[in-house]
Amino acid sequence: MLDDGTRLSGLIVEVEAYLGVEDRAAHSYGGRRTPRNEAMYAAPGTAYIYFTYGMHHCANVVCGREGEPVAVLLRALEPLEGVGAMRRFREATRRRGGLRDRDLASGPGRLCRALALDLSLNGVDLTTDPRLWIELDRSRPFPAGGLVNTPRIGVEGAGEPAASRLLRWHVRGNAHVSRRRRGE
DNA sequence: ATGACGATTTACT
DNA sequence: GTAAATCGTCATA
Repeated sequence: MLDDGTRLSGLIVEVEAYLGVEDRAAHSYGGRRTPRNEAMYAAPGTAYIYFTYGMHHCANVVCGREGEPVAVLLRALEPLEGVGAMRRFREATRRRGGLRDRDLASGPGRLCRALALDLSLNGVDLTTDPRLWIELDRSRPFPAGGLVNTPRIGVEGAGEPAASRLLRWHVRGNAHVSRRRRGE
C-alpha cells in the first residue's frame, strides 16, 4: 500500500527458503548476526529486506521462531493491482522502455522495485503494518499445474551441498516467474 | 582504515 | 554470451 492509498498487489509465484545457521547460502550461516540481518532473528511474520549489489533490494518473510533465522525470499509476483504504478517504479530505473507485465516483478530486485520496497520496511510486522502484508485468497484455486521445486538461484558460491538443495519453488508454467535458466 | 564481495539487473558485443 | 553498474556490509588488519 502506497502512502496515497494505492494498492500494489500480486500473486506470489516464486520463492526460495534460507534455513538458519547451517545453510551456507543464508546470511545467517554460522550464526552470523549483524545489523543488516538482525531482522532474520525476529519473530515469524517479520519482513527482512536488505540492500545488495549497490543498487537492489530483496524482500523476505521471516518464518522461524524468534531467534531462529529462517526466511523465505520473495522472488516473483504476478501483478494484480496497481500495475500502472508498478510500471512507473520499474521504468524509473531503466533507459529503454518496453516493459512487459511479465517483467514487472520477475526477480527479487524487480519485485522490490515494482512494489517500492526498501530498507524503510525492513523489520516491519507483516501481520500488523498497514503498508505491507500477505493475504491468503481462498477464492483463488491452487495452481492447476502445481509447483516446481529446483535449486536456488545465485547461490553457486555457497558450495555444496547448499547450492544443490531444492529450496526454490515456482508455479509451473507461470509467465511471471524469473527466468534465467532454460527449460523452466 | 581498507578491500573484497554480493540471495541482481541491465545493456552491450 | 559477457561485462558493467554501484555501494553498504563485514572480515581482516
